[in-house]
Amino acid sequence: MSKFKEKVIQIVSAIPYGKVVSYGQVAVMAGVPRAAIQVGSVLNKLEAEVEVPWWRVINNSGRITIKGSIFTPQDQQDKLEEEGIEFVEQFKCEIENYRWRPDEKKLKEFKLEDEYIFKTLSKYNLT
DNA sequence: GCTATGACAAGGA
DNA sequence: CTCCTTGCCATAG
Repeated sequence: MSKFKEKVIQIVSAIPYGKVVSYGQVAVMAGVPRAAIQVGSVLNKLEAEVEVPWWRVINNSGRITIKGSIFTPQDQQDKLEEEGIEFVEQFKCEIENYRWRPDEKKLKEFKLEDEYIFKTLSKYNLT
C-alpha cells in the first residue's frame, strides 16, 4: 500500500463520531496539501478491505459529492444524520459547525512535518 | 515514462 | 450564492 493511501486511512479512521472533515483537510494532514481529489479516490477504492468512516469526509463547502461508489449520497447523508449532523438541505450541511479540529498533539501522531502541522492549524483550526 | 482521470479547491464572473 | 475555469497530483493503464 502506498504511503499516501496509508496516511489517508489512518487520518480518516481518527475522525471522531459526529465530526466531519473536508477532502482538502485530509490532504493537508497527509502532508500533500493539494491532493484533495486523491483523498476521495483512495476512499473510493477501499473495497471494504479496512473499516474506515469514509462518510465523515465531505467537501469544503459542506456538500456531499460522493460518486462511483456502491454507496449513494443519500447513504452518506443518512449515516451523518445518525451521528447527529443536521442538513440544511439535501446533501448540504454547515461544515464549520461539525469540522474536526485536531490539536497539535494529535497531528504529531500522524508524523507530520512541522510545516504541515502549522499549515493545518492555521487553515482549519480557526474558530 | 507518459497520458488521462477525477468522492477537490479557490477564485473570478 | 451558483456556475465555470484553472491548477493539482496520486493512480491506473
